[in-house]
Amino acid sequence: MSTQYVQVAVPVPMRQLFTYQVPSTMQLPTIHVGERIAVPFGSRQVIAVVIALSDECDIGSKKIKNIAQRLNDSFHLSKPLVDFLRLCASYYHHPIGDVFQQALPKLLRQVKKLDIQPPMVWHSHTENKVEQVAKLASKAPKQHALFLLIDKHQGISWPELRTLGYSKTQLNALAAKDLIVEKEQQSKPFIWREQALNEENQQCLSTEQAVIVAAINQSNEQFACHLIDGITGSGKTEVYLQAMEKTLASSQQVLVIVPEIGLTPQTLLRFEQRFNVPICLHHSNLNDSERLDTWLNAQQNSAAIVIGTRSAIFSPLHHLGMIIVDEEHDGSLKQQDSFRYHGRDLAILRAKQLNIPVLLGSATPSFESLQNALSGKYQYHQLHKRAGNSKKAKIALIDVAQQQMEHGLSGTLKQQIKHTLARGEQVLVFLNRRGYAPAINCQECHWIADCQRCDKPYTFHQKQQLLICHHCSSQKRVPKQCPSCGSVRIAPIGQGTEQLEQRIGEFFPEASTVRVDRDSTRKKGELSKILQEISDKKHQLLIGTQMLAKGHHFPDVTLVAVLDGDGALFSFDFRASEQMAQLLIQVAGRAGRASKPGKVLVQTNYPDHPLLQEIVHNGYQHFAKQALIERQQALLPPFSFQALIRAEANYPSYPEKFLRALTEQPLNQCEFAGPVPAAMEKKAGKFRYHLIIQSKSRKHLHQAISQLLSMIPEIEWQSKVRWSLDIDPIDLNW
DNA sequence: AGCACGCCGACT
DNA sequence: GTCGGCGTGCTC
Repeated sequence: MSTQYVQVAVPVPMRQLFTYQVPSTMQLPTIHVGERIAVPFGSRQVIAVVIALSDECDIGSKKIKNIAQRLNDSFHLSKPLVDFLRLCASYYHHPIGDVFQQALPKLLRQVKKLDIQPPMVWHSHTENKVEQVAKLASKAPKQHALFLLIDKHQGISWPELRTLGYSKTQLNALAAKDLIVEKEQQSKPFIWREQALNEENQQCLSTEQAVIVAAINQSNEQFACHLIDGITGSGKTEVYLQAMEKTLASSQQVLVIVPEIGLTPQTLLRFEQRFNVPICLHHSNLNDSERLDTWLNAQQNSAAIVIGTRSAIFSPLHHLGMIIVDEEHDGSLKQQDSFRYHGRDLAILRAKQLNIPVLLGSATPSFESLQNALSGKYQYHQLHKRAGNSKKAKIALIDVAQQQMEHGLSGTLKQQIKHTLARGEQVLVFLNRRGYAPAINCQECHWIADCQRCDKPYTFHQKQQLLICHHCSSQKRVPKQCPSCGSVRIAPIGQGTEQLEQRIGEFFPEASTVRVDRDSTRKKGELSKILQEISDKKHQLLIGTQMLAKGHHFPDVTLVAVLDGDGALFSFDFRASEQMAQLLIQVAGRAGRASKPGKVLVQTNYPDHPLLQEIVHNGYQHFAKQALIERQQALLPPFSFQALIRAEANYPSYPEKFLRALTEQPLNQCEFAGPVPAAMEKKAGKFRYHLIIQSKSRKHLHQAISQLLSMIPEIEWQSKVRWSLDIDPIDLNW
């Protein structure tokens, strides 16, 4: 008996499945769960994924439609992947079609016929031209290095080479010299061979590292979550690499999830140099067909290792044996729009489902993971020792309450910067506010230029001579006169990075200054250009926002200054101090090197604040344990679980009325907090409110959300507002 | 999310 | 007169 009906996930934001009839002409070959099909939906045709098969119809026969077409390609989803995606949709209470859409590369979501080019990879020529290569070594070292890489790997893709920092020009130059050639990739399944491991690159493990690798190996065949808590430079990557060996050696695949900026040439090179196996990349710099290549390589088992950002968690790896989440505390692992999933949490979910181990690594673990480790839910591994003899940077506070400040710099800090520059070393100055000044005002009547759509001051950008709203990106000319009193005495107030760059240049005219923020790196390739200049020591004074704190190593920076250390201390977001501590420790780890340890100076008005004291004197672990006690007393995450419903509308009262109607529902062992106006009540012309649902039990929270969602259609304000749901929210300010 | 349908304002 | 603005409702 063949299948008469299928239930499918359709790419629309609706929390339901749709049923279609399978015409008898399409019943063979047998239709499977995970198959992509084209269906008529409303007035258009869309690609849907088969979720369930049935012989009965649960819907009125007038409504039901036939499948338009079965796509006879091999790009279907496996049953375990379908199960995983259903679990994702259910955990996040998110529309299932939307979840499936995230898991499919764009090219596989289009109805129009696919024109699939086989992926191309580079090989070196067999009749090696030894002399020519030797000549390259002196004349074109970069080309030489590129040749050696290709020669060693025989079949490396352009996205990999690009990520490793090579250019098309260099590639073309080698091809013109007939040293390398581009061939179609042979998509043969990955099978481990002895020579796939380059043992000469293996580092000798410390006792600490060896114990961890052994523990991971022991749980290799089953689910276990390992938290590897190790300071920067303690050799986490080496632990990953050696822990992967056993999995790869059994011809199973490994998935590595990294933060958005984490896929640096150095990281990829470590993997390339260690394993001579096919590695595929999955990140935002890939184009549609490169994404499809990675997807297909994963699916056809021709990729051994997939390294990617959060959405790589949906890679169709059929022989997945291990998942690694690097920098598990990093905010970029959580998607902050539409489907708000957390890459780390889904990694754990997927590992559990496949019964395989998952490794979380960080120098500054999230409180969630730390608590799970401390409570014994995860295996907790600490790396205390730094590799080699390098010392970690010291963090110290500068009490600015009693000091004369000049453009945000205290006298003490200026002295320190001066000394550091005099020694020929680099200084990094943090200020988390881009633009020239966070506001402009009238000096007579104190009128402030506010964005009408957001009710917040415009940021003044001097270079562009514009007022820009950092919340909705709207722009405005700087008024010549105050619209309120007519005065022409209009001046900026406060300081942003643009102004800081200018002022600090005046203080230290002998130093070359560079600014790294969203504005100065807007152009493509600009960031890597600046980073290169920094590592070439073309600049001595680096000024930047958080952007500069992530991922990059600055061995010649020996002084890091944080101008405003107080922002996080009194924030109403309970995670602000956690995030600040992580930032401080991360920068401290990135500055300096073995021979020249770095120093981090934090300007504060509250040098006695217990949280700051804890970080400075006892380090992240002690700080975290202290802060966890406070969280427990206040019953905040990770000691409770939260969901956040955001609502927005063009009229001020609707969002609140809508959310208030929800709070009338009695809940089982869950509490409401709110509705409250969002931190920015008005943004881009919309009025926004928040409602938090909190519970000590995840199960009860889950039930409460189901209950609330089911009653939403009956709320009279429902059609007047746009609402969204965030499970385990991180940023409560949005 | 799309897309159609429908009801009001300012154009050739 | 009709073009098009976006509010509303529906999609197996």
